[in-house]
Amino acid sequence: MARPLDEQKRKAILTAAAELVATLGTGASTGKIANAAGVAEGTLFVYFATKDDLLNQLLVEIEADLAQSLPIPQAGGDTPRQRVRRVWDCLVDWGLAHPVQRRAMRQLKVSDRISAESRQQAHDLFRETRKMIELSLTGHSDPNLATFYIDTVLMGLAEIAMEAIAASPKDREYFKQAGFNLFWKGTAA
Amino acid sequence: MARPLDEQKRKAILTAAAELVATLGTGASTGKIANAAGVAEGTLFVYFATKDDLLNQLLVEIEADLAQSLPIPQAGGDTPRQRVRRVWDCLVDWGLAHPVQRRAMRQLKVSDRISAESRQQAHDLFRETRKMIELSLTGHSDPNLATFYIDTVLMGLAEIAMEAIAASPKDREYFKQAGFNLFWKGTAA
Amino acid sequence: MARPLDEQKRKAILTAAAELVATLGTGASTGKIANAAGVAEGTLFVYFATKDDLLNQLLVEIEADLAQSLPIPQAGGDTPRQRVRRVWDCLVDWGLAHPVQRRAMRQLKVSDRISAESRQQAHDLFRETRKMIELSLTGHSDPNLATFYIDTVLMGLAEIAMEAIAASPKDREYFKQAGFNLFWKGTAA
Amino acid sequence: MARPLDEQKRKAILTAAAELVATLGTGASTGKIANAAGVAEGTLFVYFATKDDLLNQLLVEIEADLAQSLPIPQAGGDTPRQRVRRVWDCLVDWGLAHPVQRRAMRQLKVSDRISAESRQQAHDLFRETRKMIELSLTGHSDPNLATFYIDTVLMGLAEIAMEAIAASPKDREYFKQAGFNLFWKGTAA
DNA sequence: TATGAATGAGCCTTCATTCAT
DNA sequence: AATGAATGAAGGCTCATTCAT
Repeated sequence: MARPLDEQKRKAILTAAAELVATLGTGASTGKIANAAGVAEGTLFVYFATKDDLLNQLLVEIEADLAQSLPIPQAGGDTPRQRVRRVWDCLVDWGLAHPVQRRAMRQLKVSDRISAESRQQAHDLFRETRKMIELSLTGHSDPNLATFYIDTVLMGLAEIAMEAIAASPKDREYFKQAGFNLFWKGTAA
Repeated sequence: MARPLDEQKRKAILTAAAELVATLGTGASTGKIANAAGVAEGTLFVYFATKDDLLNQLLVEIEADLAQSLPIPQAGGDTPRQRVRRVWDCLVDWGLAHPVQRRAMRQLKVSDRISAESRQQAHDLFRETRKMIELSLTGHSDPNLATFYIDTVLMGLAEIAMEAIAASPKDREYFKQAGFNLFWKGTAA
Repeated sequence: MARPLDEQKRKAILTAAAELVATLGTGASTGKIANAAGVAEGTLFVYFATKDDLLNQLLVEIEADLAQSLPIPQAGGDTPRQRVRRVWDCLVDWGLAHPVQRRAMRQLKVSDRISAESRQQAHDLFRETRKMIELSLTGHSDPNLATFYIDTVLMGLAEIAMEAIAASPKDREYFKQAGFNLFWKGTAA
Repeated sequence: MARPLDEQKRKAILTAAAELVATLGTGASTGKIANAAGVAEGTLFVYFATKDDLLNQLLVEIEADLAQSLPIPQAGGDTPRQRVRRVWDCLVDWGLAHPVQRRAMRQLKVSDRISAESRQQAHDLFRETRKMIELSLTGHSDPNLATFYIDTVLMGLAEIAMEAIAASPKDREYFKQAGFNLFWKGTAA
């Protein structure tokens, strides 16, 4: 096999794409992305068949990174609240540590260039975490609303908290806690 | 220079823009927008100097429409909770009644083509409502978090609720109530 | 209506296209064609939605020009042979007078970018002439082969003659006559 | 530098090229050709320095195949007409048996990427056959037109016949004969 | 004012060819 | 010799904007 595909190059393209999508939206041009990644324009298409392909893989990659940063489900000695709190903290911390990826994600999620498959794929990455939270909410929340609380509210509130923190970084811990309290109290049965 | 004559035409362009931005994002072309509005391509630029101009005005227009649908602040006999609840209901109802505008708004809000001025302008449209809610939260929430709760959380949760309802319309009232409960309980001191 | 479409410009594009297709084949780039026509690249697409469109219209246009140069069917005092001979002469003369268009036609006819519709359209342009020749061949040729002789052989031989003449222009009249004789004798029952 | 080792691979590339040129014209990409041949993109350039090289060799190769299928000149007991008829039959039969190569040839012949040398080379392959036919036409045709009849008309009519047969295969023998009659009668002095 | 033809920069993608492996 | 990743120049087409009508 001639020269093998260079995983570093692939990552460089994805990183550059994240950066440009974060600021310019999905309208960021492949030319600029390739340029920012330090590869020729044609090279981008060696690694991604299509711009849409790149965008879709970018979303999945980012979400995978986020999913990976979340604590592994453990039935340890913590209270349910503490367990969910730990996830919440990771969520918010990841977002604050990866502002570019967070903004890119935001752009990608509202784009119709992201296929249902990619969305599903991204969704599936959080299966374990979701299960763990579901367990933790048992006895605390209305079971009928569990999915709503986990899939939609938790992530949504996390973004809200991040937005607030990004706007006023010194209040980081304050908002982080306020956000979680809001979630926990709000989801109480 | 005074406003161009035909306000109807201006509205037609904005309406068409909302539709196309909702589906295609801010990448929707001026040509298609003009076309959908039933005017010539050039005419669009008689009413809006620039595509960015159109996009900015579109956001403000949509937010104005939303703001206008919210109940006028009234120190009536309602309890604070009822007063906030009424706003919440209007918020959610408007979103469900105007799915196109809601999706357009979502796209516009993440776009860097929307200037800080426009964002400010949009923000200002809700001054009265915000004040009213602030008043209503007095005694219920931590005053330090009032701005956070109103500006960021309320709208954010409303969108979350709308998203959930849009995905499962039959549970409309259920989610509407669940969303509000979440807000109210969550923001309790 | 703003500026009307400029028929001259359209013709200029077609002429430039003929020239470039004649030499470079259907691979001739729209950029070069627009350039040769003295219009901006974008302008080409105002007049022709697609490169294929341009190519198809080019073929039809050329064939129309050729068809128009053929003698109008007339049941005059001529003998059938003379009548067909007159068409033959026009055919060959046109080809010699329009070498660019002839070569362009040759390229277009072997291209799979030309739709069946365009081919049909081109074919239909010669209906009158064809009818006239058919009549003239009555009594001279096997009626079962009339279509074959007219549609395929006549045009084919004309091209053959033109090719020969183009290669050796001084023998123009000689080849012209030889070609026709070949046709006439060859098609005798 | 000696020929590259694997003659099979070279043939595979030429065969794939014929196939793709037949359908896509000379615009068929080297990548697709290599792919269809079952070799790597780069390998194609081990066997052919240039795409033009490949195209030129392809034409010569095809013509050589055709030339080889024609009957060896023999002063046997046949009449001249029978001798020419035998060539004609082979010509048409080859074309019908090798539609891909025929179409590829047609594309190549109108391309300006084929050098004069290649054309000459291809032409030379038919020297023997041509001589034999020339001899056979002696006493039948005007000697001044022999070259015209052989080089241009015979091949041209053969293609015409093939086209007609390809369009209506059931009339194969009929058209084959009609075509030859046309040639023979038409070339009579 | 309204129109839509005109424009050229820019977009995504393909391609022939080179070269590291 | 064989491979296929790498490249950058085109290629076809779209677009926001201008301007003649």
